[in-house]
Amino acid sequence: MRSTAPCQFETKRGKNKTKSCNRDAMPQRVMFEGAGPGSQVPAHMTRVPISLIGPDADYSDKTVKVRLQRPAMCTGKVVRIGRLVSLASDNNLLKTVIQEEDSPPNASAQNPSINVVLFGGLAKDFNQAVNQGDVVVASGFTVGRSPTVHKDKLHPFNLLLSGDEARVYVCPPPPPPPPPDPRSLPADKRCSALHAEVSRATKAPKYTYSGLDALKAGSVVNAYGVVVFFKQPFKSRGTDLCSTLKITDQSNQRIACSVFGEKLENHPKVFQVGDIVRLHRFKVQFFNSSMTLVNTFGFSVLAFDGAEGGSMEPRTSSRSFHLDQEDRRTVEELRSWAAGQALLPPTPTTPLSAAQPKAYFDLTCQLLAKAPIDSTCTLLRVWDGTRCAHTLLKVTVEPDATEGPSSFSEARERLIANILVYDNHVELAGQLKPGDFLRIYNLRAIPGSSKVPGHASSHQQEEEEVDHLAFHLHGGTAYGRGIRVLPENSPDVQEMKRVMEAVPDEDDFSELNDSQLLEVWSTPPESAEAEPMECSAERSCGHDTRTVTLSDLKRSDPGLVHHVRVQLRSYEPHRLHQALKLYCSKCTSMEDVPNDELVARLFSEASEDPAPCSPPAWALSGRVAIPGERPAPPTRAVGVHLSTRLLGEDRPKELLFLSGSTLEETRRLAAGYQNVVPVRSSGGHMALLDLSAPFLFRGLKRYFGCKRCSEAAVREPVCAEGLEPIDEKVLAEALGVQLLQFVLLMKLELQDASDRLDVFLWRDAESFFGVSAEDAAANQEAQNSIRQTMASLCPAGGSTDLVSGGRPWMDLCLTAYRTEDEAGRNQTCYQICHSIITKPASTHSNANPA
DNA sequence: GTTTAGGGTTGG
Repeated sequence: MRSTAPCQFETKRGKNKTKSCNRDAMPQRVMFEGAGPGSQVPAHMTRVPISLIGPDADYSDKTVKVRLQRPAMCTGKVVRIGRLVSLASDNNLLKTVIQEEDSPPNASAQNPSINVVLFGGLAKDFNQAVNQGDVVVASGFTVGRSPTVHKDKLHPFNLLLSGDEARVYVCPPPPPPPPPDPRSLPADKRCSALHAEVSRATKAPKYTYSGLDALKAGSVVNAYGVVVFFKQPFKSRGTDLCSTLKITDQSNQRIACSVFGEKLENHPKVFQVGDIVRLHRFKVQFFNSSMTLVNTFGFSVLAFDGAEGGSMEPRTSSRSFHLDQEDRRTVEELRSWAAGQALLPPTPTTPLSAAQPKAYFDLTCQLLAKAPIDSTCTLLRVWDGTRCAHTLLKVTVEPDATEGPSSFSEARERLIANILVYDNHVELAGQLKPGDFLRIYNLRAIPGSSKVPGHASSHQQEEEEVDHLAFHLHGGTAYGRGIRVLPENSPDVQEMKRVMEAVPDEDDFSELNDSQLLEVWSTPPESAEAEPMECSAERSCGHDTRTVTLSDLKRSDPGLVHHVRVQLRSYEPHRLHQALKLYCSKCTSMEDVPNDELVARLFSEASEDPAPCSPPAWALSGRVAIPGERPAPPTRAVGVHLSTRLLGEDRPKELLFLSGSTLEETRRLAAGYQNVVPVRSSGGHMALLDLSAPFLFRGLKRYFGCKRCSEAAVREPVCAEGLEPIDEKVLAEALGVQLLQFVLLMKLELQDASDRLDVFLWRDAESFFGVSAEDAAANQEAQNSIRQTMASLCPAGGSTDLVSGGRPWMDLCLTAYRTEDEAGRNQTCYQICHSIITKPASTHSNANPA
């Protein structure tokens, strides 16, 4: 392993007063090493080359994911640092890419790179400690499949750093080039190894930078500044494009700055207020009682992310620029100064979900399609992965005129905003390509019906589009109005893509919009619309028993099976949802399914608990926006807790613990995830809700636990090798919940010519109806099937007369058994078993066999 | 080694 130069780290960061990487105060997880990893990393560790990370490596026989068997570490140079993603007040995630520094001799041309994902405090500490180019050593990591391997073409596995064992050692970068003046080097020190660096240094002039309070009219200067206002390049009245900026620095002067240039790529790549620019060769002019800066021949502009801990990669199209340690330090100083000045907007852009009528805002989005409307207006169809709380304006254009798809699925359409860009922006819009990531500045959300040029709406359409939100990018450049293509690697685009990836699949969305499904059981009137269907019942048993009358049967000894031919006289309960019960196979208790009112109350009580909840160590906590419904209330965010293990296995949608959500929100979110477990805070810990509430939502299905037999606690489920799907059984087991089974229980009053008899339909109810109770609890089709069957066997309001009532005759098998009633008296009960409903296509006989 | 712009919203 390489050893990097000592002490650089100290000079670079140790003395930086604003950086909060005080060694004494820092947690021990990120270690700052003055010397290289070779001398600091514990000697007992085995270094695993990046190329050998994965399931086939010989250091483990486990597959998919492995906690390394013996102390192992992995080292590489930091080539990319993602943005610190805050998931909750005390939880974070940061992704970085490290590259092997010294490949084995027989390795392929390019050094392998791997994604490293850090969680929690480690991510935060690392974010403050690391700079691009640093060498890091990671240990105590787990390895998970990389969900982004197809996109980033990096290593098929990720290093995952979370928990107490995870460590990252941050080491300084290789020594910087020698001083820029080669004359200061003795001739005999200009050895060949340094030659390239030296020759580059001779070309790079030593720049001095003017403070913004020390500008003298007529001079040409270099300067740094934090952007406080900017306009994207726009066409000037002359020959060039013009960018205007206003910048500031520690002097608090605000200096206007103009950049002229024919080519877009030579303009500063400023994307948001707070960005930092470095200007070379700008002329100072006096205008309107203050100094301004204008580019001169041979100028250059670099732009940097203004966020503390942000990337040091300068944004420029220039292939030759000089950037040294001093520049990096200046940027860092401006960043920390600006952070204290609150110059950066708290929310640089507004997602569609937060767009408010009449408001101006900046939008980061992806272009899906565009179409010219007329010479002064172009339609841009964009999305950002969030759903606007307001109904969006629909704009119809000819499919032929559209670049990109001319239509999308209904689900996707609900996420697409139509933006009308006008006048001077039309030309730039013409250069945009579907797929581009955009930032649109000073976009306006306009409520109410909106007329689109050339698409005069009829009166009726106008009525329909009241309250719809339209987005306009008005003409002009006031307030920085404009459009900029963002590079895909920009942190904001990366963040947006994460949101987009979390959007449920389109199938899930179609379920989402059928949220009425669950209300069916409690929605009267029943069977009014159910078309009576001719059906009957027949036995599926193999008993060789002759058919008896009900009066014969009543005189028989219990404990036998009987065959009868009967009609259904009446049944209970008439409200089908009351027939659905929860049965515990352990304590054999049966209870009603809690109604939504009760369950909703439990959810709201659980989310009212103000006690802070510390999620378990294995959980990654954050917040998620609830998809809105029409008419949508403002979108709300609720707490989510994910299993880091599942995340590492690229199974993020398989299990979600949800806190603080209402029943309705839980139901809505459940449509997009395989398993949603509602949780609450209890004594500072994460706990399940009262077991009267479902402990699990799977799509439209809900699962309950037995209060008597469960010892519930929130635990991470264990799945063998990541192959076993997570279902209600796996989760019940993991959570200590005794799973209750949905059953159907009905009491039927049977009749024949001889007598009447009350019988239960329970154990064989599912096969009788050909419908599972679990489906019946969640699925309208299943419910309809049962309702139709009952309506057919026992028409509502129909006569019970054996002949004129017209009720179908059923051949049933009954078992008789003895039980005790509540008073302890013996009684005989009957149950329908081994009998199934038959639904003949057309022929049906009413013939009375008696 | 010229000019442009030099912030602050009409709205379709």
